[in-house]
Amino acid sequence: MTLPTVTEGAFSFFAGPAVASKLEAFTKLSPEDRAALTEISRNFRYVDARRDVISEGDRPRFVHLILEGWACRYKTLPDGKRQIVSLFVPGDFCDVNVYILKQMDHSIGAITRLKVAMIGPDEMDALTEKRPRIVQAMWWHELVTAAIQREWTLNVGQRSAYERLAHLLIELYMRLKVVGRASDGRCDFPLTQTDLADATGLTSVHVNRTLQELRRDGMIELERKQLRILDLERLMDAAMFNANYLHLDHEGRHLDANA
Amino acid sequence: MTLPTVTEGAFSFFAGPAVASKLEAFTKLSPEDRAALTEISRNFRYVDARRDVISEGDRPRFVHLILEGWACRYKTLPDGKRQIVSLFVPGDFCDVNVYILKQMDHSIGAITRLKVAMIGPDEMDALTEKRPRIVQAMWWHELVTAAIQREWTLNVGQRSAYERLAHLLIELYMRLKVVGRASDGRCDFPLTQTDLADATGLTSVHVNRTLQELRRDGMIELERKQLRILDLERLMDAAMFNANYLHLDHEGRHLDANA
DNA sequence: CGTCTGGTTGATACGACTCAAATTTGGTGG
DNA sequence: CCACCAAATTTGAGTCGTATCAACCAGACG
Repeated sequence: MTLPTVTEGAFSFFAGPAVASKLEAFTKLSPEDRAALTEISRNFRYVDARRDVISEGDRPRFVHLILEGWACRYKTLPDGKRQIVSLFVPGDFCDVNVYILKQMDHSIGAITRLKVAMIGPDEMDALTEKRPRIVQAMWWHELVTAAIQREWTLNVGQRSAYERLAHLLIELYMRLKVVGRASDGRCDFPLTQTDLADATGLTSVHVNRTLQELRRDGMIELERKQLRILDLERLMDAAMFNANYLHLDHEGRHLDANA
Repeated sequence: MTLPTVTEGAFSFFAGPAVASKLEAFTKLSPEDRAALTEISRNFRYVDARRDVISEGDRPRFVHLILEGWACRYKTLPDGKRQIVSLFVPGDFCDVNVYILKQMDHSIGAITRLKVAMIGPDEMDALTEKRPRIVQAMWWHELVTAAIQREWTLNVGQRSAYERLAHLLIELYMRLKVVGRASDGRCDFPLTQTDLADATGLTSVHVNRTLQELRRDGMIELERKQLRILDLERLMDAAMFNANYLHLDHEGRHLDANA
């Protein structure tokens, strides 16, 4: 498995910016807030691609924060079927507050090699006390995460294969844009077709054929882990994409939504 | 549309118990905590069946708490397709913290006539200050809600029609059991087959045929808005149901999981 | 080189959808 | 209490989207 090309293009290649820009999509942060985020990112570890960050059944001890790379939440059925229920890109938190729970009901796996910060209960408490702005932004993040999860339920429940894939590509492109990892319709896209299949509830064979259709229609280019959206407008139409669930309409919003 | 028969069987018929028993699945509450819940339930309203509690695009002003009846979250696509992304039964909160967001990305609709408490920001702040137990229990509730949403994504993404319906029936039965609205395999079940279709991503025709299969296999009885699960063990097997995502394994847990 | 992972293609099967109509149920008003 | 109406359920016939199974190919890697 290759490393994700984190230094690709003009994208930032260290931790701070992604987190900060993600949270600043919600609200402006003070220099002290940023310092706190940097401080929090001090305690990190690397996880190899295709390894679990944490597995179903484990006791959760940390809030994880993705500093670099892509990860996914997934659940496995006794018959071997697997569903990726969500994806994480740099700047995403996994489960604020999880350590309230006794055990994980799903696993978090690394799509690429990962750099993840681990935030313990004590650090969270400290934040709560001293950096209410960050905490509020983290709640916003949680609400958006929940909204994304609902949109995914809608996606697999009601959209056709073509719409479903289109929708997923757009969502990821937009989320990457917020954290400065996408522009001009382009972004890194490390998912395999099998990953896409697991995320959309399709088979990899059908994903393959449907991607070909999207290419044939001049909607996208996708090769070597690089995605290019050729006509965002048209793709959004085809996917019935409504960005409202990403809740990017907040005070701190400093990036606009054009391609 | 008929009123849900809230006085059915030996079930409780006022607000307090459902909420309390839901939260007490997580942790024991003090008399003061319970008093606070009763207090909070003071400000309620009724919503007729098939009306929206709040609609997509609205600005959220309250956390809603279902005191009586069933509700659902749903999203609608431009082509008219509709997905019920979650269901609420008595004792459920809708979106702790929502008023952080500018507008709803989905609607909440009443399945039956509904009695809902409305909790404003001030009351939430007061709780945060004075009743940390409740607040923590509400976070637990939020985490469980998120877990349920993930399970639904898995459900529509990977399970067959038969498994999907079986899974949904079991989940609802178990959730009702926690709040004292189900026992001996029986519970109220006000969803129409069209509702079930929207919740599972199937058509109502296929739901109809699949329910017949479940009946033919001696798994369930379902008529006149009453569900009876005849063999929970076997049904759980068929649905590949793993209750871990409901996170009922906590200190306050005072009801056991047998049928 | 040989192996492995990821992508591609072809042929065939089936689960779920569509459309259309009939039937039952439950609520409403005379 | 019955007649009526709308909503919900049920049935049938035919179709289609996606799955399945089975190869094959290309590039990366050791």
